[in-house]
Order: sequence, then structure tokens, then C-alpha cells
Amino acid sequence: MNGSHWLLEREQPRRRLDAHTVVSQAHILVHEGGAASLTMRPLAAALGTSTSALYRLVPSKQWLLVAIVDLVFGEVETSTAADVGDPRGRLEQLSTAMHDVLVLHPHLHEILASHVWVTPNTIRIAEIAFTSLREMGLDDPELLDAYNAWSGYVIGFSAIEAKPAENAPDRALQRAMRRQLEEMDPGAFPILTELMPDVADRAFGLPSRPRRSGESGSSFAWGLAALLDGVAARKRRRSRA
Amino acid sequence: MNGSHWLLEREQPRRRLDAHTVVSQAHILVHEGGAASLTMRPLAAALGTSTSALYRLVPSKQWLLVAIVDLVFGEVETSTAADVGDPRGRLEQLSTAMHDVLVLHPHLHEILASHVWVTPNTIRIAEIAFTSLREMGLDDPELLDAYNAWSGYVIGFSAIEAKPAENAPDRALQRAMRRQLEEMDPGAFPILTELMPDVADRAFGLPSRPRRSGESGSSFAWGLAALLDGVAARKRRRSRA
DNA sequence: ACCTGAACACCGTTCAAGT
DNA sequence: ACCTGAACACCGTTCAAGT
Repeated sequence: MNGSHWLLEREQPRRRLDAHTVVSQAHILVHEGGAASLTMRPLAAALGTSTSALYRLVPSKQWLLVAIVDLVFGEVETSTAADVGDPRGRLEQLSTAMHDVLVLHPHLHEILASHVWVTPNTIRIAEIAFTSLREMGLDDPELLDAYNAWSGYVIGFSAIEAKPAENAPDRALQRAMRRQLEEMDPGAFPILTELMPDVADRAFGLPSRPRRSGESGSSFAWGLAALLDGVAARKRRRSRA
Repeated sequence: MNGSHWLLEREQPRRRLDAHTVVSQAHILVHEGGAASLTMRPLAAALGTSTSALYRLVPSKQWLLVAIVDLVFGEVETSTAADVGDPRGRLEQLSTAMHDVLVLHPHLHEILASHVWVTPNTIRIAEIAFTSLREMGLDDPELLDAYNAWSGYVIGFSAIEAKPAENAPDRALQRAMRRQLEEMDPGAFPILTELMPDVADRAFGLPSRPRRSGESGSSFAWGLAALLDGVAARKRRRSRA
């Protein structure tokens, strides 16, 4: 059909590499081993090409990292949120969708913290959030405040929650931290002592046993509801004045 | 006095390097050039020693990064918070002190996102936060939820706010992001278009001009008040039931 | 036009060898 | 006992040279 020998029919069709394929493979490396394990030589090897060939498809490693952020935020399900008429419900739907994706990609936070990531998919999400907040009654000076509070909470909460997944580096260091909590002076730290070992597991990212998959123990929704309650009340207070 | 020649009197007293000095210098390098600029060879050079000599004082670069986190959190002023009788006021005081420090050390977030950081100073701060939240009426299952919401907000908000400071890497990439916002379709993104250029500057970390020092334009306090309002209301609701 | 190997200027960490 | 240089196994990126 395409001129290749019948013996080669089932082989990969030798199509040229494109930028999207490089980004996908880079994402896989980050997903499997963290941001530090994304390096150009193994990336090229995984794609069956030479390191220098990558630089005709992709300008730099920095570019690649931002492209991965866009790829992951592209997985955030926004169509169900769009159907919700109530703006508060829409924003909660969006937040949950973001949290779901960020929990599935815990290593993304390493990139988020060290790069500016204004990309098509993050812009798309921001527009939905701003629309919802305005419909909730927030306006000019407070609208930006509310957006910053919302995004800080969603990203920050997910980042702290995602940390346990990255338990690979330096076991000795983690053991030292855990011992610090276990040998804490109960007189100086009464509440922490009382809440151990729960607090190590669910707040400090030092689980004593590996998380079972699906078991997040997350209080994301609780805090989100609290924040949005407060935002709505704060706006009402102002419009009443 | 100490046997050294008078010509050497004003020179550094040749005291042996200790771990604390290494951590301090490492912190300076991170502060000045970001986490990526902390490398062992220049660190050794700045301390006037050999790279390999550092490894007798400090176990690894990872250890050094966690030590820097502890050093910075050690700067968080907690004594004024301790004086506040009202638990809500005490938590607000603590949060503000944390925000102040984190804004002064924007590069710390690169470390926070990729490491577990349970250290003496972060434990000290957590104990104060837990005490305040319990005195605000939160208890067993909700206490941890509330702590996670609070810490996610404080760290996450500060992280997003700190990003503009790291504008060093890849000007071309940042220009591409800014162009994306400037050439946005107003039909598809009405609110973002309306809020430009303010939204690029104050929400997305793409300031059109460098920040004047002291000018944070931060809505940290606004969002914190909203969150704590919501947390307090949520607890009241439960105890009434 | 497309891809390569080799090179440049770096990394973190170790260790035999010096004093 | 303390410190060093050199080495090991890596980095991101460039570029002359090949097909």
C-alpha cells in the first residue's frame, strides 16, 4: 500500500518526529521519575534519535517543561463545569477537576514552582474561574484578590498533598525528619504530639506506610468550601455597605 | 594576642568552617540567583575551600536545601503572634509573618515544591497554627482539614506571588507568553481581555515593568480573612448540629 | 534538508593520595 | 586528622561534518 515491504508492515510507520511527540515522551519521563529525571540524552534515546536532533523540534528544556504544564492542564475536564448554571457550583466543579489532575501528576508541582506557565490551557481555565467569580458578585478590585486566593489555594493545597509521592530522594533525610517528630518534646509540642502519627502522614507528607492508590485522605473540598464561603460573605458585606 | 603576625591581625581568624557557615553561604547563593545557581563548586569557592572538603561538613546537596528551608523559616517572627490572646488574631499574625518572609525569599518555593521539609522551625510554626485553630473551635477530624487548608493557602499564595522575581530564565519564553495574552481573542476570553494588563501583572506573574521594591500589590490578607471566616463558620455550623 | 558525533563548559559525589 | 586533585558518570547546548 505505502510501498514498504510486507515484512515491515507492522513496524512503526517511520513518520518523522514532531514537537508533540517529544513533549509526550518528556511528560512520561517526568511522570515516572520526577522533573530531575527528564534529561535530554535519555529523552532522545527513548525516542530513538540523537540528543542534538531534539533541538530542531524543541527550542530548549525550559520550553519543554512549560509544554508539559500545558499538556497536563489540558487534561482538566472543563465541559462538565460549563454545564453548571450556579457560578459557585461551577467553580467548585472546576476546582475539583484541577485537583483530580494535579493529584494524578504529583511531579508537576516541581515545574509549577520554578516556571511562569501562561499557556493556552491555563488561560482557558483562568477565564472560567474569573467568569464564575464575577457571577458570584465579585467585582473590580476584589475580583483579582479572589482569583489569587482561589488559585493559591488550589495549587498550594495540591502541592503539599502531592509531596509524599516523591519519596524517592534521600531515605536517610526522610528518616531524620520522621525521628524528629517521634522524639518531639511533648511539653513543647503538645498538639503535634497528640496528633501523631496522623499529622506526619496527612499534613507533613511523611506517611509511615505507602498510600494505597485511591486513598487520598484529602480535605481539599472542605477547605475549598470554607474559602468560597468566606469569599462570598466578604463580597456581600461590601455590597451591603 | 593569638600568635598571628600583626600584619594578619585584621584578616579572618582562620577558624575552621562549620556546617552553619556552609548553609548560610548556600542560602546566599539561592537568594541571589535561584536554586539552580546553588552548585557545590562555586559554593566551595565562595567559602575558600575545595569542593570535596564540603562533604565533611554537609552530607549532600539535598541536605543543604532542607537546611536552607529551616534557616529561612527561622526568620519568621513568632514572638509577637504568641502575645495575641485571640486565637484568630494570633493565626493572622503568624500568617502575615510567614508571608513577609516568603516574599523576601522568592526562590525558596523552588525548594519547597520538590522537598519534604519537616524541620525544627517548621514544626515550631505548625504547633502555633494547630494551637490557634483548636482554640478557634476546630477539633478532631476538622482540625487537620483546617490546618491543610491554611498551610496550602499561605504557601500556595506566596508561591504564585513570588514567581515574577524569577524572571531571569528564558526571556524569549516569557515574551511568547505575554504575546499570547495580548493577542487573545476577546470573544473567547472576554474577562481576561477586559482585565489586561492588570491580570498579567498581578495574577499571572508576567509584570510589564519590574516591581518597585515594597510594592507587592498583594491581596494575601484579603484571601486569608476570607478563608478563616469560612473555617470559623464551618466549625460553628457543625457544633450547632 | 536532515541528522550525527564530538566537543564545550558544566554538574554531584567519591576516594586515593598528600600534609 | 584534615584537606586536596583527579576521576567517574553525568548534565544542556552547539556546531562542523556527514548523508
